Amino acid sequence: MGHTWPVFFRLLRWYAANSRPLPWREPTTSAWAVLVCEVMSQQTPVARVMPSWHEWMERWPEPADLAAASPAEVILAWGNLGYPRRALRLRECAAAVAADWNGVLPSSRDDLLTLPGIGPYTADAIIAFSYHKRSVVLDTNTRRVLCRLYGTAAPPSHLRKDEIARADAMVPLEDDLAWQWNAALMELGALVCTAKNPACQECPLRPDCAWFAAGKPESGTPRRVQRFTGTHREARGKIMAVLRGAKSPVSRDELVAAASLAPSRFDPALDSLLDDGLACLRSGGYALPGEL
DNA sequence: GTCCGGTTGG
DNA sequence: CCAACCGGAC
Ligand code: SF4
Repeated sequence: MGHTWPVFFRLLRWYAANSRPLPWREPTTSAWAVLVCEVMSQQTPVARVMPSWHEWMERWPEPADLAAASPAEVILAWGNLGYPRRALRLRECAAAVAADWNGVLPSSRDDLLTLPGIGPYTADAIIAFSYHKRSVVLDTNTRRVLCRLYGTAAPPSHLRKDEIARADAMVPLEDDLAWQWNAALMELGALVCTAKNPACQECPLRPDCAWFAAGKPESGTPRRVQRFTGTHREARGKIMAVLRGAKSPVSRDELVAAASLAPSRFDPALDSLLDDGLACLRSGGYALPGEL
């Protein structure tokens, strides 16, 4: 297909009329605030991110503010967003931006990719939504919509070069149109072209959609699902939940009991948390690293 | 119990 | 390349 004006205008007209007022898409929101929101949203639904994001930006508005915070403060403020290593990476990212970029988030893709916690999606999202430059934003929503336009129900688990090239060809060349295309595609995936029960009757791209035209055939390969119960990951999460709730260091015995884990699961989980810098041993027991 | 996701490190 | 990383909604 590639970029065509009819498709572009159908999508952008829909976006103008139907997009939600999203604070992290407002031009007045700082580039750093957009990054914090994108990182928090990487594996956590935005509805659950919003309260933490507002609190976080009020407390640490600039990269230097976050860089000066202790790991313990950052882990606590991250709360139950999940994957707490992301919180430490965001702090490392803030330190790098403060030290190497004069506190200003860089705007080139290669520079963004050098920062901890920023991968292809986040770099392209920053370019589009913080700097309003052309990029190819590929996340679960845009990938799903584009795959359907090209005739398949769901994207493959791993991004390939041909999928990137196909997505790139759809993005207008002009910066100001490109970022809006990306924003609109994401919003369409979130509101209309959803994973389950897409609302094709309301979709502005229905005339352009090969999957719809083919009668919406099911995809052949079901998504692989990541098990959680009984895993190392679950054990880490339980220990971190106890440490987040503790007012003072927790002895090993208390920690085992409070996390309700068998020693065979507790020991490796605690070791990995110590390795990751998410917990530390001090006099009196285990705690989050750093002062509050 | 099932489902969801971007980055990293092995 | 691919498994590991978390928590809550359902
Ligand atoms: S017609 Fe349906 S499947 Fe195709 S893009 Fe629109 S919502 Fe998605």
